[in-house]
Amino acid sequence: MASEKIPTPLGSNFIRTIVDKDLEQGVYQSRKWAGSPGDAAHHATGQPDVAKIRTRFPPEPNGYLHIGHAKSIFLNFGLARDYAGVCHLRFDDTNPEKESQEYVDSITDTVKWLGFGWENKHERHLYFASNYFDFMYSAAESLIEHGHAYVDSQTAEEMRITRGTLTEVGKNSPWRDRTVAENLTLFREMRDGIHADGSLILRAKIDMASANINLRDPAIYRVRRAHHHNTGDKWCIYPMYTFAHPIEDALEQITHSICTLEFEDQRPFYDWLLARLAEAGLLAQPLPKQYEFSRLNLTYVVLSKRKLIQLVEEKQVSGWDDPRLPSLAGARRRGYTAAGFKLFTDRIGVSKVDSWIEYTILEDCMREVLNESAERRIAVLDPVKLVIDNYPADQVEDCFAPNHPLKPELGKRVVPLTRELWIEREDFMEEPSKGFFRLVPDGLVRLRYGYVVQCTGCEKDATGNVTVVHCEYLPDTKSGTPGSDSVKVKGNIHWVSVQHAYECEVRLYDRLFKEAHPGEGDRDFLNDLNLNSVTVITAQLELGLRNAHAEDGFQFERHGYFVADSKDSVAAKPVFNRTVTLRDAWQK
RNA sequence: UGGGGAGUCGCCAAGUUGGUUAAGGCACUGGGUUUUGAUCCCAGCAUCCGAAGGUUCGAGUCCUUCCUCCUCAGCCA
Repeated sequence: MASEKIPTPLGSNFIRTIVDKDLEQGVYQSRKWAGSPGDAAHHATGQPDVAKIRTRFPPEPNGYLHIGHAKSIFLNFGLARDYAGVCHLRFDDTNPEKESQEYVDSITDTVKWLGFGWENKHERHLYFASNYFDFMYSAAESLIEHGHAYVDSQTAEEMRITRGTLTEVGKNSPWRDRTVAENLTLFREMRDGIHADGSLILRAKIDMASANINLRDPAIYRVRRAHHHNTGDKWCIYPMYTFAHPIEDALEQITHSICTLEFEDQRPFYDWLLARLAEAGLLAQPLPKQYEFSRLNLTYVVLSKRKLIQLVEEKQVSGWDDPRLPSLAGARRRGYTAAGFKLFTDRIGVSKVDSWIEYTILEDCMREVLNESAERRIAVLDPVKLVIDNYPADQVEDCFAPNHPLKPELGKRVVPLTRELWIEREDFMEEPSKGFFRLVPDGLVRLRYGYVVQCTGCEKDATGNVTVVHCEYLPDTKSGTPGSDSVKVKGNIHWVSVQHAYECEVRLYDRLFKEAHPGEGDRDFLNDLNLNSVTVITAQLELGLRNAHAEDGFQFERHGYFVADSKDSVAAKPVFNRTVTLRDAWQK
């Protein structure tokens, strides 16, 4: 009997495969959880962990979250959700000079917006690395006591030189063999503020000849007099990421510590450190394991924190929430949705391959989600007047437009038809190009939800610009009335009554960079900025749009998706941002 | 030139211990529906898995050699 191949579950990736195997083998069955993070003794008092796995999303609060973080958030929180686990939101705040409360707030806000939480009625899994400073300090002393760390008096420059290179081994520091007692005294003096910033440093004692540079006695604790957003002035020494991160994971009983590829060669130190601390009895077993996946690269976008900070600080954009920025705050203001990001992260998958995702994939995801959710409205973005010459000047007639063609239950709304209308300038061509089937002299076209009209001509100004288009309507062709289909037309254009229009500011956004790979080679990425990434226009919208609230999203028919801006809208006078255009086979 | 990774259709990406026709999505190309040139529907789309050898009845999956790309020398994370 041939064994049948089991189809791969959707969303399968190498991390899920690892989790599946770990769960199957009961690797984490013996884990205990004492209700809060802590050392071995603390968790020994706890119960078997009800969370099957624990993951964490560990941002440093030194900037706003961007689209790349969304991938990590959906991965970590998604894994926890799918495997009956828990995901901790943990701020990795070990460098006081770059971190601040503003960033903490924006990050929690964004994670919530994406649909994730970290608390239930019993526990709140919101943590700060800085709350573990006491433990980290004692872990460092433990390392010293066991001969696994020493205080170095070399300068940063000397350390750089003695570290060796990629192909040459390093040299031992002359201070490498200080006694335990001396190291302990010095380290305590570092803590007590006896020594100047940068004068002494605590290093792990591993192997200066290691082929892995990260194992050549890495720095783990530095002296730095800086005010910390959480611990204030309590400390003048701060742990390095390399030292702090594994400990944070272990204290929180993280099972799968997922990070990006550039931390791959840090893993041996991660394992080394935790093993030393566990053998000293400080950390509970089993220890967390680190896994790496490839970070997101998106074409036409920069996703490095450094570059994003630069764009904001140099005022190339209006702020962290500029709708053109790939920050999640900016994307949100642009009208991108959490559901769209979910679709996107599902679609791109998780692997270890260095890849560049085409930006259009993200846009398509937003279109797909918005097509389903957004109500339809009418907007004339580049207005030109259309006069129906055989229509009474004082007449106002109700036309009915469905709010959502896929959801009749959402009903219809009234749009008033009058003699003078605004139509899209590009919907009329005096001399049509091949394949154009909208308004042309003598041609027939349907006014969407209204009548079929026949174009009778146009007026132009001295420079040849069309100022008014004229037409006559065919009385028996009104949409929704019997026999309205008797006249078949291919073209179908939208319109807004001049008397009933809401004149409104609309921002049309385009990509921020004109190159697929900004800053590729030795180009400065700023040279690749698209100088026309935003166009502000005055549009004529259907009147009801005046009542839109901040963050309300709509499809402006035949144009795209738009959202009422959350910052610049005022009551009864919203302004709109274009989220993304509709696909347009004609333009191609 | 040292260490650590990665190479499956234009872009992503499945492919558990080798098993017989290489998932799926996006894009693309045809065709259909449509009062959004949108949506939707249907069909097509890798004799081939970076390259070359080898083992085997059988290889994307094992072995050998080679090639390309990413990454590491902060008291950043």
